[in-house]
Amino acid sequence: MPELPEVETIRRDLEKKISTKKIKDIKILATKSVHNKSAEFLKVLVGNNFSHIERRGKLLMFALDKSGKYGYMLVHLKMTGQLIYRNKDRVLAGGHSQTAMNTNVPNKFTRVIFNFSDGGQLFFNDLRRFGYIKLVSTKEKEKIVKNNFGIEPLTSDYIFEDFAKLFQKRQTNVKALLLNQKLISGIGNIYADEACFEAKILPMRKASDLSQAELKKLFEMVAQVLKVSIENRGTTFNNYVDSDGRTGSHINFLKVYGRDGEKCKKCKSIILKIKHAGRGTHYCPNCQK
DNA sequence: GTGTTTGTTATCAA
DNA sequence: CTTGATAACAAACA
Repeated sequence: MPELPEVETIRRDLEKKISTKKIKDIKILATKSVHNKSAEFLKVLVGNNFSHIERRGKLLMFALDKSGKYGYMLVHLKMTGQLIYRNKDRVLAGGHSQTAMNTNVPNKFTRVIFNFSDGGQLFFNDLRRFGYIKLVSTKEKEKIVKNNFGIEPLTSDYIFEDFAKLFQKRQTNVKALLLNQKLISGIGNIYADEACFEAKILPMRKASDLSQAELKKLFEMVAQVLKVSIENRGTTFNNYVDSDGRTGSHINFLKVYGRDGEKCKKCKSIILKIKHAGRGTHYCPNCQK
């Protein structure tokens, strides 16, 4: 499940690998994964290149070097999307020390292949076909960002007063609020649970019931949890791999997510898991109030 | 066959 | 109009 740290890891690595590389050819293996007409998609991108890659929440936005009708290619990985790059020699370029998952590409879940003129290839894999790739104009991209994404953690726009305001009048619970991309962007099921644990707050608490001190703690822990996960190159629970096809190591540092039945790392209580807000929700019944 | 996994949107109710 | 809760979707696996 790629959330902010996983998507950001991909963005940083991929930008170094593909910016300025000319797109020679594209193979669309699943038309459903591309939300433009195939002919149009190819016409715009072949001969073009991505100048840089932006990110908002969990959405990647590839800026097109030659921008006419379309200025950006948006990529959303949803639950099982992967973007894997292989250079001409198919040698892993990364200098980091993560164990390789050795993802073979292309495979049966490869939906789109970008062939660059230097022989490099970018594979968009998506087991469950929830993700998408879409060309949009710069205007549309700005509209999408404005209408669908709330405050962005790890930026200068992440301000406590704005964060606190989100909670003050809301009748919903803390977890649902954290998962709502229109309010705060980038948090998914893993980091919502982790941030609540670090802030010592039960995810099912009513948002407006949190004290100022609790809000402050949660505000800080959301940022910290995301930041540390980026340092660990994200969490590989099921499907996530970086652009080299390697796993992230943050799973080793999770305190509650996926640890139900195990002992809390702080107090040795048994971590519980319930279904809440339609999602698996993990917490320590002793540490979190 | 059943339950489970989750990011996002659709739908309905208030 | 907003807010909130829930279902639905997709595909594979235990």
